Amino acid sequence: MTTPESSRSWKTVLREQGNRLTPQREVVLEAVEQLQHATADDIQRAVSDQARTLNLSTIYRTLALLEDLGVIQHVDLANRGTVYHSKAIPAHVHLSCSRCGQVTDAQPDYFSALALTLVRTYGFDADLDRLVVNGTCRDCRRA
Amino acid sequence: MTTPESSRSWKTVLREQGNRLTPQREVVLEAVEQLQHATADDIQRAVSDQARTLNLSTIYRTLALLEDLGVIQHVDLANRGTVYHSKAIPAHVHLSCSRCGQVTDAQPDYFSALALTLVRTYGFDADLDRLVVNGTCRDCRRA
DNA sequence: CTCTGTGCAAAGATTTTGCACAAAT
DNA sequence: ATTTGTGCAAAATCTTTGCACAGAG
Repeated sequence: MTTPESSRSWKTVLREQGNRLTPQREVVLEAVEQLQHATADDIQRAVSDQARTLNLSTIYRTLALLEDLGVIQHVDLANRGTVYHSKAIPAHVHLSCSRCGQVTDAQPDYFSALALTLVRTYGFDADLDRLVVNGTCRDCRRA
Repeated sequence: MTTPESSRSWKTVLREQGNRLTPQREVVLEAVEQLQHATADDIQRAVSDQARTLNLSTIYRTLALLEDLGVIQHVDLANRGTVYHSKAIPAHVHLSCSRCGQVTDAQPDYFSALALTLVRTYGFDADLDRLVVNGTCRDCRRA
């Protein structure tokens, strides 16, 4: 088969809901998967050569749709606003550097003990997929 | 003395930097301390009786100044935007419910082991004061 | 052919800024 | 009297929405 598994799957899910497969939607998803942690604006800039007139509002609508379908996910960064990443990537916690803006992905395992404590102590069920820890990254701490 | 310690202290710090003490600044700080986790808009609504014409831009400028002085601190909530709280309150981590928007304060102690792990594993120095954990609160989990 | 998706422009929401006047020191 | 702070209006961001046309099924 020429089409990768994950690709067929999202197209199928898309159609099952009565949505149509458009070049814009393909281009946006490709960009999200390639860029990782991209804003709507990042995506527009990234695809400006392939799809010169891809409108920002279309990007916003597409991102919302893809997130509804469970194909991508968004995270809110204090610095850079709302960014999206593919759900094909294993779940991870985001370490966001307040100095340089770099985002490092951390294993969620490190957080599971904490999550348990929060449930027991506060009855709070933490959503680790969406967790952003602000701080200072290794490189910036050296400087 | 009629003026509480903390109150005298911020006024002193304010003046040391060459800033002036205005009724607007007093009113905004009072509101932040009283409301806890308030947006600029929350503050304007809260003070609308005492200071009917207190301008939003003045509130934004005052919040920035007070944060510079170290009197208050802001946190970015995915739901409600940027909220401010007094630094007189002990440092805490914010548990923000994605369903109802309620913010619960959690002891930072629970997070210190994790912070240590992040430094050792990723060289990342986490800023726990500004940490927001999204998830579902006790009440919303019951429903 | 039908109905959903897109582009465009306008509208919202939130925060910032320039400027003249007000007010603190 | 000086210089900073405030109110107002306009601008800058970022995101959403209404509508007519384009295009997928």
